[in-house]
Amino acid sequence: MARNSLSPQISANIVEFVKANNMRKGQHLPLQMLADTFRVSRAPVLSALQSLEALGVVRAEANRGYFLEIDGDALDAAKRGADRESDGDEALYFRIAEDRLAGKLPERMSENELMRLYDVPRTRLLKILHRIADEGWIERLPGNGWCFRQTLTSRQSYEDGYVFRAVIEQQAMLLPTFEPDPEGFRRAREVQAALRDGGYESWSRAEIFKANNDFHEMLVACSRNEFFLDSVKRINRLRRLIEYQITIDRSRLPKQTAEHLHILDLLEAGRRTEAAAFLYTHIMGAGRIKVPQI
Amino acid sequence: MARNSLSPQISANIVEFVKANNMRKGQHLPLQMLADTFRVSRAPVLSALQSLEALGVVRAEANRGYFLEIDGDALDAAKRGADRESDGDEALYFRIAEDRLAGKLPERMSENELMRLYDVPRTRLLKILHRIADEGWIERLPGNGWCFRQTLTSRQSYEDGYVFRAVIEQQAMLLPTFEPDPEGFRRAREVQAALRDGGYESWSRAEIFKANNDFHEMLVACSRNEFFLDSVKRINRLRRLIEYQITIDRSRLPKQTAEHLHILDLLEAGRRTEAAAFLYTHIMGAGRIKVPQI
DNA sequence: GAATGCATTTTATGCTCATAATATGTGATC
DNA sequence: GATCACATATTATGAGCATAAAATGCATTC
Repeated sequence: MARNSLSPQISANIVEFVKANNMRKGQHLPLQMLADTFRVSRAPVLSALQSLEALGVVRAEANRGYFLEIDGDALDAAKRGADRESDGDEALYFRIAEDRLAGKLPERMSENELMRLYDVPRTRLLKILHRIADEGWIERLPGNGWCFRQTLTSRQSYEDGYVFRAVIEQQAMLLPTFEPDPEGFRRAREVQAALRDGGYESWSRAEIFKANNDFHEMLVACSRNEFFLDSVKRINRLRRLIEYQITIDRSRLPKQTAEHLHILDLLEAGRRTEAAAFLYTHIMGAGRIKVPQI
Repeated sequence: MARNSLSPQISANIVEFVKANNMRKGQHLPLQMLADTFRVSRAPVLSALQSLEALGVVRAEANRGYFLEIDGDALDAAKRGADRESDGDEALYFRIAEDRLAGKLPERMSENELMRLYDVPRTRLLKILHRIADEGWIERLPGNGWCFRQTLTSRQSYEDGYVFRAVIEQQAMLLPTFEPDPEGFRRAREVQAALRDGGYESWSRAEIFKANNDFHEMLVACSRNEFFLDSVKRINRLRRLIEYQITIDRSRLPKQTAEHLHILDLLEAGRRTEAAAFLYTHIMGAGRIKVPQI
C-alpha cells in the first residue's frame, strides 16, 4: 500500500558508520549529521535510531538525543540483524538474477508477465528493471516488453569482462592524474592483512567479495578520473552476480591478498609502472585469461 | 491518455533502412522482415507504412503489400519530415539537458517538482530520468527526489572524458581479439570521404557529429569486446549533449577526416600499433588535452 | 507458400484517489 | 547556539479503471 521504509537501510548505515569511525560507548549521534551523511532528511534517521534503541544499540535521552550504548567494534551482532531485514528490492533483484542465470526465464518478457511471475506492483518492478538495464543485462524493446542480453550467461562475456578490468585498472594507474591516497592505502592494508591472517577462512563469501572490490575501486579512485572509476564500479556490480553463483576457491585467497599488498608496496616505493604491469597480470590471472605475447 | 505511438519512429527507421540498403523504386517492403529488423510486431510497421504512403514514399497494392515509390537516395526530404515528428520523449530529454546546462535547474529536485515544471505524467518523466541516470548525470536520492551530478557541467569532467576515450579506444585496438571489419571500413571510408569532399560545409551539426561517432564506434566494435564498445557508446551519448551547446569549428573537420582515413590506411596495412598510437593523439588533440611526456 | 488483411488478445500508459513515508519549519530544551 | 521534539507540508507508491497501441492468430489472396 505504501512504499517500504528507508529506516532498515538507514539502521544498517548507522551501524556501519559507527564501526568505520571507531566510535565508543557514550558518544552522541546527532540527527542532522547522520541525515546529511546519508543524504536523507531527519525523519528516517529518527525512526532508524528508534529501532536501534529497541535493539539496545543506542540509548535515548529526553531533549538531548541518542547516544551509543555499545562500542563500535562490538556491533557485529547488531550489524547482521540490520543487514538481514534491509531492502526488499534487493531481494527481488537477486531472484531475477538467479532465475536468469538458471535459465528459467525466456529471453523476451512483457512487464505484465514479470509482474505476475514475481507478484510485485509495476512501479517496484520497473525500478529494478531499470537498474538491471543500467547494469547492461536487460534492455527495453521499442514496443512492448524487455529482452535479456547474453552478458550474464556467456563465457565470452565473462572473459571479456576480465580483459576490460585489467586494461582499465592498469591504464588508470598510469594516468598523469594518478596519486596514491594515503588514508585509502592505510585502510586497504588493514583489510587485506586481516583477510590474510585468518579472514580468508572465516569471512563470508559476500564479505570477501566486498573486500576485494573495495581494494580495486580504491586504486582506481586514485586516478581522479570519474569515468575510469564508474566503469570499474559498473562492471563490478555485474561480477558480483556471476561470482555469487560460483563457490569461492579460498585456497587462492592468500596469494591474492599477498599480491594486493605487493601492489601497495610498489606504489609507495614510487614504482608505478611496475605496479600497473603487476596489477594487469594479477587481474588476468584471477580470470584465468592467458596473456598473449606480442 | 495513451502512450505515444512508435510509428513515427518506425517511419524514420524505414527510410534510413531503405537508404542504407540502396533500395530502388518498385522494390517490395515485406511487413514481417521490417518488423524483425526493428524488433517490433507488424502492427506499428503497418501504420508507419500507411503514413509513408500518405507522403508518397511508398505505394500500397491490395493484398500484395507496400512497394517503394522513390529511389532510396532521393529520400532526404522524407527523412527530414520523419525525423521532425519523431519521439516526444527525446524532446523532453533535450529540454532537461538544456536547462541543466544553462544552470536553470537546482541541484536537487523532487519528481513532483519536475512533473509540474515540464507538465508531463510521472511515467514518462521517470523513463527519461532513468535514462539520464544511466548516462550518469543524475541520480536517485535514497529518500525523495533526484540530484544532478557535476558530470555535464564541469570542465574537469569534460577533459576526463577525452582522456577516457583516448585510452579505451587505443587499448581496444591493441587487444588480441581486434580484427578489422572490411564492410565497416568500406562504409566508413565512404562517409569520411563525403565529409571531406564538401560535407563539412553543408552537413548539419547533428549529421557531422553522428558521422564522427559512428567512425569511432565502428573501430571499437572491431575489438569484439562488448565492454569496450559499451563504454564508448555510453560516453558518446554524454558528449552529444555537451558538444551540441558548442558551435562546431568546421575548419578543423578536414584535418579530422584526413586523420580518420589515415587510421584506416594504417590498419589495412597491418600497422596496428602505429594506428593505435595515432588514434590516441587524435582524440587527445580533439579534446585539446596536453599529452604528458613520461 | 509466403505475405497480407482483419479480428482478437494482450500490453502499457495515464488518470484519480488513498495513504504511509519523507521532508521541513518552529518553538522548546539543554 | 546547537540539537531536539513536535506539528505540518510534501512526496512517492499502490490500486483500480479506461483506453490506445502493440502483439498475435488465422483466413484470404496472390
